[in-house]
Amino acid sequence: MVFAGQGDPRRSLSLLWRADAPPPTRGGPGPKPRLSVDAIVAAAVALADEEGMGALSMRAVGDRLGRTAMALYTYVPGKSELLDLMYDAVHAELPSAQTESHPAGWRAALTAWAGEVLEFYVRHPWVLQVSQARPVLGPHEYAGLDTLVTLLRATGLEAGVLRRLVGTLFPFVRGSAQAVADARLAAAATGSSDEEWWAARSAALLELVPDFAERFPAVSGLEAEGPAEPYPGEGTEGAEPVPYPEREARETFRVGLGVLLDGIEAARVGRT
Amino acid sequence: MVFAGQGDPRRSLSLLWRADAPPPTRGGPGPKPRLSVDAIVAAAVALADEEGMGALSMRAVGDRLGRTAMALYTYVPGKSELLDLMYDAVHAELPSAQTESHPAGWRAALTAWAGEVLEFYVRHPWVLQVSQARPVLGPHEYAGLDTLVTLLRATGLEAGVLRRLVGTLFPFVRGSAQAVADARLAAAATGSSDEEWWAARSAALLELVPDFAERFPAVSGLEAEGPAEPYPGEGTEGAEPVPYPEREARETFRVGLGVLLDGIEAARVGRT
DNA sequence: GGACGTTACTTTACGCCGTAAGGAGTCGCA
DNA sequence: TGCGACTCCTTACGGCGTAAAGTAACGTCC
Repeated sequence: MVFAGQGDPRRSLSLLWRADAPPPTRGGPGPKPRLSVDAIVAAAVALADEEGMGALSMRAVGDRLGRTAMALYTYVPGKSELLDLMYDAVHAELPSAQTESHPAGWRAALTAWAGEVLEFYVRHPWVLQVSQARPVLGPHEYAGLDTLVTLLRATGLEAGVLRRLVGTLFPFVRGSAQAVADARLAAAATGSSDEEWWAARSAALLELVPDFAERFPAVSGLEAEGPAEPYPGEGTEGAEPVPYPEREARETFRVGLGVLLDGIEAARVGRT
Repeated sequence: MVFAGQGDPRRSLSLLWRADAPPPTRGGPGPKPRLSVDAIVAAAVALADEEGMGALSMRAVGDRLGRTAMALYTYVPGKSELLDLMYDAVHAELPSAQTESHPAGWRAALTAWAGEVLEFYVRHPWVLQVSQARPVLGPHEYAGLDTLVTLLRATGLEAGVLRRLVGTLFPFVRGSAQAVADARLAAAATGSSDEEWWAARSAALLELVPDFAERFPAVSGLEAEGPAEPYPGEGTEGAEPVPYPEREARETFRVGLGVLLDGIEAARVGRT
């Protein structure tokens, strides 16, 4: 896991909120900057999107901009702060309260929100690897939070419960996205089919642990009861077929969200 | 975030399930091994517990055993596999189906389970930093899974839904534990009070972003409505006072779990 | 009992990483 | 014209994971 939010809080925050660069039109002394914080962040995000968090190094980001690693340090205090900036920058893609319309009540609105956030994480899986150890406190992260709170307001629940729900829903979507991203990673790992990956694993497991079924009766029983009913194929016509593990992860997300929303429903009728 | 599950699956699995070391009494040629896989894993876990994942290096683990980094490679193929072994080893602390008694029905049992798992993660916060990208498939992780499935069986729900619930409950507890661990980390960061950390942050924020309240009305409104009612202090008498952010995180866990269980309840009455 | 092959462990080294320090070149302004 | 500020580069240091090769302890067989 990669850390963020380590540097000097003042410096980090003023970078995040773009409170630097006092007059943008002032042509001070020295050569014109041929880079910018935004360009660096964009390059770093592109790199992480394409090659994963493991490939993110100051040298690699510098290369991508035709510059050395040390050139970045003119704009950014260090890798940790760069990570903060990347994290907040991509969060601009989160659904926003303005664009979001909630026609069919809070439940439909939350379902749509969760789906969009899931897709966001799947688009930028490296975000899931940024340690959540303390918040980054950037503008776009706050905007995303604001959207969720706005949607939750429509449930009519009191502020205390609302705060807890925020802390429940975000991690839930994160966890689901992690599962989907993992499924994709596994599919890409062997280069070929996703079943191959599992086949190699489970064959080895069965050979090494012949008494698996007796040692873990509950898990074995669950698996023996067969996979879920074949996907009804709602809305996925035409698109390329989604491989099985990812379909499973997405179904888990759907059901889990339903359970959560049922729970919110229960809290509503219970407390009003 | 740190990766695991990268190496050769065969080798990883046979290490995890201890299917190596054919005759333990055979005195082959060469000097006696003065180390063992278990000793290395124990040292590595102790190191991670005490100094965090960032301090975990092959050299550091070697030092702790009075040996060089390279000595470990006789027992373990690489750092990635060592991480797998550490991960599974600590999972032995998860509540087990045998020891677990569920006297008061599935709801109480699941509540107790979740609480124990939360404490487990808080005890070993580095586990939360081990990337979930594909499962480690170790015996203790499977045992923990088996326990949860056993408890869930008592709900009487069908296997399909059960599988989804497993995928919902574990990430939920993980996310909650992350929040608690973060709160502790923040408290330890400034060395002094946890309010200090927040004070420095929010003062800087307010100064840099004077129009915060207008830009994020929903979040501001939520915070303005004051913190949750003072903790009723149930069962915490005598113990040292839990700092505010951690109390918040634990309360979020409690409420979120309640919502989830309400949702399960709804599924039960809906489908039976 | 001495040579031999196996094994545990060490030393050295390579190519990565983040980044500190200092130098080179470019520009606005006095 | 020169000074000072500024961007960007080169070099270097100490860390990392681990490959390669060397050293020493041990069981076995002649």
